[in-house]
Amino acid sequence: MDNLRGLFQLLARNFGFLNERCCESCCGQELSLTQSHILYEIQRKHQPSMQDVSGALGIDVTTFSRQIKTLVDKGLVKKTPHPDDNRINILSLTLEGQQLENQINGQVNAQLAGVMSQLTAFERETVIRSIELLNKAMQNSGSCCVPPK
Amino acid sequence: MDNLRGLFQLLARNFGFLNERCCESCCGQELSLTQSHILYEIQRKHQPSMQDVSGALGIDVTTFSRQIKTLVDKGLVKKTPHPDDNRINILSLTLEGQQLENQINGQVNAQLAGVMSQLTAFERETVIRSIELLNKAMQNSGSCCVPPK
DNA sequence: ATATATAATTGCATTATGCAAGTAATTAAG
DNA sequence: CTTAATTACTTGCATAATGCAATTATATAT
Repeated sequence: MDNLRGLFQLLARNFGFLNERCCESCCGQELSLTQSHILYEIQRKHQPSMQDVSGALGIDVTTFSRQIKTLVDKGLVKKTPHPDDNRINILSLTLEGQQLENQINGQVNAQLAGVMSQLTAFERETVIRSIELLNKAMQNSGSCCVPPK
Repeated sequence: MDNLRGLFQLLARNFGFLNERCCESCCGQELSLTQSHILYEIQRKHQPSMQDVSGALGIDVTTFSRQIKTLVDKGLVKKTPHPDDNRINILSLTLEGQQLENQINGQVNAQLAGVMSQLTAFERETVIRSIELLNKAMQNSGSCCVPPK
């Protein structure tokens, strides 16, 4: 296939819209798309530092620092100084943050399940395995697919 | 699979990074990621109007209008009034715009080909078919996967 | 003609972005 | 032990992006 870009672009865009839509319907004014990604990433990482999360998302640390400040102000995220190194802040979700994140997560998964329900069971299996393969291959490609800088 | 979101998120993020990286190495200061998507979309559509492109990308028309202005100033895009309706502006790429777009397109496709080269021929086939299936299913899901508003 | 609708642009206020410089804490060197 | 070098994070500042409301210009309907 010589139009790989088109395929991926369309997929990424459609998923982006799904994502925005879910975030909108869940959180409305409460949360931006980027912020929902931050919650997601804090949730799934083990006691991450600022750099851990900003790095994973490819967001500049300075922008990230400000985003975290607003999330803390909203009462969704907590910063705890690392016991062995006071420079480091461990990020975690507050109870409210977890609830919101679960809600978004549920919505996104439900929408995706809806999309997948159009496929046969066999196709679903294949599609999922394919994405897993792709993800592995991308993680393996040192040069590309990696956060900037 | 109950973690569809995780799979898609990772894929979209990795492709996003690949995309940024390519745009950076091709155009450097010259072009933002959004702008590269605008070029792409103008290229592949047939004589699109402003709304056609901004709608496809899910960008607010007013923001889009300003982006187009800067692209016109850079000499990459041309606006032509529609012969039958002077309210409409047809967008097209200048020669320079086409060259730049081709360059980006080449890079992205090359990087993706690199990723795919890690898979067996059979896996590649399967992966491509899977994405096509997904894209179709997403386009079909009226509610989600659609630009906001 | 006058009213309505549509395509696009501009005003304006808000938010996001990222570099450079700053603060604070930790580690390394002399 | 004290000074220098590193590391984690935060702020200043200037620029770019965003989106709603209002405006302009053209086209369609009554």
